[in-house]
Amino acid sequence: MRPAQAPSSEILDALFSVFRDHGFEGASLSDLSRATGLGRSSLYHYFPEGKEQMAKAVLERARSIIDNDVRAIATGTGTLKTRVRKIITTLDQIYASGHSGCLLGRLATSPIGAPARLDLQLAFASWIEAIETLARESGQAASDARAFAEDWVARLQGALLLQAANGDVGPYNRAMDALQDLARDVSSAGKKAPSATR
Amino acid sequence: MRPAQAPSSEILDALFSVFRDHGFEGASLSDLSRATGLGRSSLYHYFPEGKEQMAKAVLERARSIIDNDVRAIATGTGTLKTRVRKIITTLDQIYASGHSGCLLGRLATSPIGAPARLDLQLAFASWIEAIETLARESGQAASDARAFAEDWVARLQGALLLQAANGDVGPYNRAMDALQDLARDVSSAGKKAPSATR
DNA sequence: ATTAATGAACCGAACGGTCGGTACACTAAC
DNA sequence: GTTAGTGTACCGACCGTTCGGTTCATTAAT
Repeated sequence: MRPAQAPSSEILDALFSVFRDHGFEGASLSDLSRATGLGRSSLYHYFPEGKEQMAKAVLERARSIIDNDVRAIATGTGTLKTRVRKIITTLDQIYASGHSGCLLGRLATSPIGAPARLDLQLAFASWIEAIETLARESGQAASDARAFAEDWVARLQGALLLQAANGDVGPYNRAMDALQDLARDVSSAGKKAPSATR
Repeated sequence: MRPAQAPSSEILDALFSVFRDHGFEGASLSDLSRATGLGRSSLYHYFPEGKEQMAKAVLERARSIIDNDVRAIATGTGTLKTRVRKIITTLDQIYASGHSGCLLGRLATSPIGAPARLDLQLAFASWIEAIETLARESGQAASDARAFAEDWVARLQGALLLQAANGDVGPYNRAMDALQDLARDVSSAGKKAPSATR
C-alpha cells in the first residue's frame, strides 16, 4: 500500500464537508463519491486504506488550518488585539458565524482508527496552545492561561453542539466575545460592560 | 400500531447506553438487540416505528432524569450550596466523573427524526433553566443568569467532548468547580482563589 | 519519427456482508 | 381464547471494498 499520489485540494475540501456535516459513520462512500465527483474506486486510488484514511487526510487538513490560520497568527506579529480579531474572523468564516459544525467535534467520538485519532488530538493540542499563547500575553499566569485555553476550546465546541441542537448562536457569540476580551487591556479585566462591539 | 406495553426500565437503560456510546448511526439493531437481550422482533414489539422511536424513548428518559434529578433539585428546598452540591454529585454519577459521554451531545447532530429532536431540545431547555435558576439565586441579573446557564451547559458538553478526544478531565472538573462557585457567597465573587475543595 | 511500455487517473459492476425492517408461527399467561 | 411477547427466517437496500478494465500523457527504445 504505497502512498499513492496526493489528492487535490478540491477533493479534500469535499471530503471535509461531508465528514463535518454527516460524521464518520454517517458519511457513506456514496456520499463521499458524489461530493468529490469521483467514482468509488477512484477514491480508493487516492486512499487505498479506505474511509479511515480519508478521515485521517481530512483531519490532517484541519490540523494544518489550525496551525497556519490560528496558531501561527497567535504567535505572530502585531498587537494582541489585532491578532485576536484576526483569529475571530477566521473562526467566524470556518464556522459560518456559528451556524456550521466543527469537524473535530464531530469526529471526536467516532471510530476513526488510531492514526486519524492522533491527528485529531494534535489538532486540538495546537488549537489549545494557540489560545494559551493569547491568554499568556493578556497577563494570565502560566497555569491559568493553560486552563483558560482548554476551557475556551471546550466552550466553543459545546457552543457549536448546542447550536446544532436548537439553532441558538448565543453561546457561540459569547464565546467569541470572551476571546475578544483577552485583548481588552492587559492588567485589569473590565467588570461588567456587556459586549458592545462585534 | 397500538401503544403496546411500555418497555421496562432495564430495556431503556440498555438502549440508553448503546446510543450514548455509539451514537445514532453507530448503534445497529444488532447492538441494541444484544444489549437489551431482546430479539429484533421483540424490539419492534416495543418500538413499532423502529430505531428513531428507540432514540426518542431514550431521550424522553434523559429529559425526565434532567427534570427530576437536576431541575427539581435546583428549584427545590435547601440552601443554594446544598442543592448545587447535590446536582454536581448527580452529574458526576451520570458522567462517571467526566469519563463517560453525554447522550444529548452525542445525538445532537444525528438524523434522529423530528419527534426525537423535540425531546432533545426540551431536555437541553430544562437543563439550562435549572442552571439559570441557580445563577439567579446566586445574585446574577436575569439576562446574565440565562447567558451563564447556556454557556455553562455548552462548556460541559465541550468538556465531555474534549475528554472523549484526548482523555483529559481537566475541563470537566473545572466546569464543575465553576458551578460550585455559584454558591460561594451571594454578593461578591472571589477574585482568584483556585478551587481547593472538590 | 514511430512505436512500445509504463503508470497515474478514473470508472462501472459486482463482491460478501450487514443494515433496518418485516412476516409469521409459536408460547405462555390471563 | 385473546393477547403480550418471542424466535426464526427472511426481505431488499445499502454498506465498505475490490475487481477488471479503459483512457491518456509521459517515457524509452527503435
